Amino acid sequence: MGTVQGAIRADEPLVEPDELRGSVSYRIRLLQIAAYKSFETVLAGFGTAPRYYGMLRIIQANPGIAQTRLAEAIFLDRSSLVPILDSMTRDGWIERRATPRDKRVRRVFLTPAGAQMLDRLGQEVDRHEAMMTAGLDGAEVDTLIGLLDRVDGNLRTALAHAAKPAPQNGATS
Amino acid sequence: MGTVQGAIRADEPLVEPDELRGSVSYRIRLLQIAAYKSFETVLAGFGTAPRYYGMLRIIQANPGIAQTRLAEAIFLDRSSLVPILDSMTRDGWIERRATPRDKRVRRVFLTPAGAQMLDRLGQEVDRHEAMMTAGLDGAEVDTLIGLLDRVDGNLRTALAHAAKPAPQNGATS
DNA sequence: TATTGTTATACTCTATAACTATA
DNA sequence: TATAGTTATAGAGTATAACAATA
Repeated sequence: MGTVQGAIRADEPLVEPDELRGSVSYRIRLLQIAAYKSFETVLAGFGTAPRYYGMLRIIQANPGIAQTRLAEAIFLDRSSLVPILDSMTRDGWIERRATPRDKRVRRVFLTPAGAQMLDRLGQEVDRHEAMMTAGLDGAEVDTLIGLLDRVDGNLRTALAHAAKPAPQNGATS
Repeated sequence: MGTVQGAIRADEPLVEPDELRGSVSYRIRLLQIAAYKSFETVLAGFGTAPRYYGMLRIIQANPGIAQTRLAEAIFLDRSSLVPILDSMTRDGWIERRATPRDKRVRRVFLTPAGAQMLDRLGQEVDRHEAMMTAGLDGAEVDTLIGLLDRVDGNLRTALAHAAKPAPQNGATS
């Protein structure tokens, strides 16, 4: 905490590069890292569910969604979704049911227990969201979301028109 | 493309859950995923440098920064930074120099080649940034960054006050 | 032939713990 | 004792390719 002997910290202040200060993409990335860390911290106790909160809400809003369709919705490969669904099934939050019309398809549903858990989780998520937007009035939040939407639209257009992306993984820093 | 026989796609439209539509954190996450994918797609050809663009700018703005300090700046563990610096050293973009005053410390510098590469890369990054914010005027970009800043401030405050987070990794969906 | 879900596999990124050399 | 950098290691999380069942 105080001035520790031998520590590098106290003397040299970190200079924020101008190139990053005005960059929307860089700020989005840092914000996402912070939001995710905070999210997981606050929502510990819900196991791995918080990490898939978005997916669970999508399942809830689209009961019986096919796996491939769900994978696309969260920008994941079909095969990557399988172990996630396995885990949520073991936890009892979701279930997969066969489809009579097309026996290849398995449809995903929230279980009653999963829906209950999601309600409780949702309350915590709302609290977290309120903390994030503390000090912003409703109009400002709307403005923020509107601007994010327009940036997102630009990106989706660009990605749709772009050639197949290089086969790589995501990174943080 | 068209209506493929047997495909699930065409019939069932995906319902966006209300709980996600108004959520800043969810939108930030999706936006970050899209921005990162687009970033890597556009900047393929620069190898792994784009992924560490932020870090390189920080090194540039803080020549001779100590490794531990750099790791903190990008929210990474000291040990995780080592192989990254090894790789950038092999690429010839950075170098580590011993510190006479404190022989434990190695200070990180951009090489001339690294600075040149970063200039070229920066031009592409600027183009990408311009694409993302296309349709937004200067005032709107400022508003966006200002609002993101305030949300970020809330998160940093919360994280500083929070207990030690659970030991887990980041996720995307 | 094409699609769905699955498996096997490998790769990337990250943290933890233990080590060394310095302080 | 504490700190800076490193190493060894393990764990998430992801994609690719190949497979069986079905369309």
